[in-house]
Amino acid sequence: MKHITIKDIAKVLGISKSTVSRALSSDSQNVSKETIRKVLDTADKMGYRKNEMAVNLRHRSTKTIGIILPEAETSFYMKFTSMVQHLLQLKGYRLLLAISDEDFINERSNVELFDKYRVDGLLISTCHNKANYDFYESFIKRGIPIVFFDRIIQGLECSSVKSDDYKATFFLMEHLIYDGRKRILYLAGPDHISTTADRMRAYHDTLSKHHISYDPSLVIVTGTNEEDGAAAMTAFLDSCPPQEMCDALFCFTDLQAVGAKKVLEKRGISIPETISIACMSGTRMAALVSPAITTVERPMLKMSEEAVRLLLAKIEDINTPSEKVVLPAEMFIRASTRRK
Amino acid sequence: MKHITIKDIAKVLGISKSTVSRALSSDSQNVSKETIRKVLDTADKMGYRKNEMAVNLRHRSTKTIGIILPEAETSFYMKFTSMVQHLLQLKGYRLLLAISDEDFINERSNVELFDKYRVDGLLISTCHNKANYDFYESFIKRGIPIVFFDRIIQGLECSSVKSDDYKATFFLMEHLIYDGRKRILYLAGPDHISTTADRMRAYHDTLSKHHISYDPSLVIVTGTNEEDGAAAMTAFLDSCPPQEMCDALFCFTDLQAVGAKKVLEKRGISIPETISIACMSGTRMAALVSPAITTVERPMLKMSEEAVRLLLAKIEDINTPSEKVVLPAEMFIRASTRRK
DNA sequence: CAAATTAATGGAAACGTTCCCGCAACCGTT
DNA sequence: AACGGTTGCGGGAACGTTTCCATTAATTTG
Repeated sequence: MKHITIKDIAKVLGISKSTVSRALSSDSQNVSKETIRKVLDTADKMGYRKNEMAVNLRHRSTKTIGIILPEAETSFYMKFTSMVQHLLQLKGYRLLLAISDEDFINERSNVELFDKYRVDGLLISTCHNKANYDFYESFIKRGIPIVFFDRIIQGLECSSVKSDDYKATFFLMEHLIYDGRKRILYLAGPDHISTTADRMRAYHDTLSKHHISYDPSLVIVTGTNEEDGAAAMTAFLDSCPPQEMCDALFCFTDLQAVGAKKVLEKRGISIPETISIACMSGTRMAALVSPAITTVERPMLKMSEEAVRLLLAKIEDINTPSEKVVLPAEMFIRASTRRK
Repeated sequence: MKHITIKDIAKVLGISKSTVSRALSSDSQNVSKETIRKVLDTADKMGYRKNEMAVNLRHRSTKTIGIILPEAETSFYMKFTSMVQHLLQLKGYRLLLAISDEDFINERSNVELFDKYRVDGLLISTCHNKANYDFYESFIKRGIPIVFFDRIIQGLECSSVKSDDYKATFFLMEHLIYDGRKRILYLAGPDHISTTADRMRAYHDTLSKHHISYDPSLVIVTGTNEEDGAAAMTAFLDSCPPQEMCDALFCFTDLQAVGAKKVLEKRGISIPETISIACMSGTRMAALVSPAITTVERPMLKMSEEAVRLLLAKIEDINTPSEKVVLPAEMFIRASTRRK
């Protein structure tokens, strides 16, 4: 497939490629109207498309942003990406996407790939909290604009956006407690996710604020999927003596909650009468099941706006001071915690 | 941010950049072991990363594929993209992603952007069936490898992969009919989606095969979302005389089905006893609600494999004959059509 | 041991742009 | 009429690679 170049256009019109280049550029300075018309005409006729590779090489900038997602199971990251793409498009940037599948080896190689590709900046939601700290530290030192979103890495000298998980957890926990719940089973997220710690801290803090003693048997660390939630719930119900049964369930993700909910329903435990359910990391899924599940959602739109803003600021000037943006989450009280 | 180039390495080692380039290349022909070691060493020390732009320009190939999705609401496209990325990564390709948001103006400009970016090939699920037929026709003529997936465009001279919607619809409809359902309400998809026609045809054909007369009031053309499903269901229930009530619901997407199901439940209509529900375009959502919804799912994995295979074949040799792959869908009979 | 082959390297062109510089023609001003 | 400024254009270097070709040194071969 032979691509048309400005040289071809120049030859056809009997002018130099400098003039063609000028005529094709958006400001078109120092070219006669007549020439511009002719160039645009024949370019169109010959099916010319500017080779962005050459432009990038010459300009030493790609007008491309890389975004790295930890997974593509939940709708959150995808929608977030979609929003980011729109915002970036307006600013003349393209998006390069990679998915790490919760594997930090992948994440790392994705970052390196994008770097070789000379992306102007990186948007990252990491799968591990600590594992690649050193890696990113040296990366950032090399002067590459990076903004972490949603799942961030503590202590790095860079901008980030996340939702206020501590406050959100606190809110949901108090919501359960004010409803009279005292034995709140917590299906926690895996250690490597950065939000796990914040939420765990909030879980403890709410309990102690309300003078409820902490019972370690009520905390189960598990995966984030439906199956994980179902398995954890089953294990708990099977092993728990009746007098130690929980009266509420607090999940790390809505998928977990849906899985656990199915188990409860199968065993004839009524929701929310016997056990009420609330969860973090809500998506539309939480609203679609019935009873719909009380949840907090990450403020996707605001988050994408902030992420793009912070990244473009760093791209504009790498010495822009870093900002750690923490956004309030959106709360949705639904039937799973509403006694009839 | 000053990037290290092979020239810098050459200068440090006092050798020519040709030699550095050779040492850095994967086959490393005609370079002494000693030189290779030295080059690799200092490259690492200096933090060298190959500039892919320059490589692309020189090689006239970007090792990049563009994928264009119609939307990012449902998990299907995202997971599909994730699978495709994995497959392409193994072959040394990168993925560039764009989302058209069901707007063919966007779709078009996305294609043009990727073209300027000299992607080696394009993976497209289109939002409109007819609107941009001419556009793609001239595009394909220019010799750019394109494979359409899921939502294809009829009549184009190119490869494509889709699931067998006709057969799947037929199967689900017969499943309902064998259960004794005679008045099957069909929430159809919007006209512009390529699969709409196939499914509509299958709807008619199943009815006539089983000598059930077609009642136009049982077909409602609507959007694919939960809200669309709920609105259509409400409208039908409100306007339908009791003697003309339907005994089954057949939806275009699982989101529609979930929306409609909520309306039915709110009105105390029992599922599946009074009205059973089946739907096309199923995702995990259909399994998560209760009662879980009978559905057919597109064979994501197989589809992604085929799409990649077809595209790489075209990239390898643009004259590879086009293939129109039609894959059998996966059937999931669930509680929404299972009388207790 | 001379000739032929092979191995290791350097020089330079090319990929498709942009943009600086220089030149010529034209304009208006003094 | 001489001058400075503007306009329109062409030449050519540069961006960072790869790769062909030429050159030299080292090795094999008859």
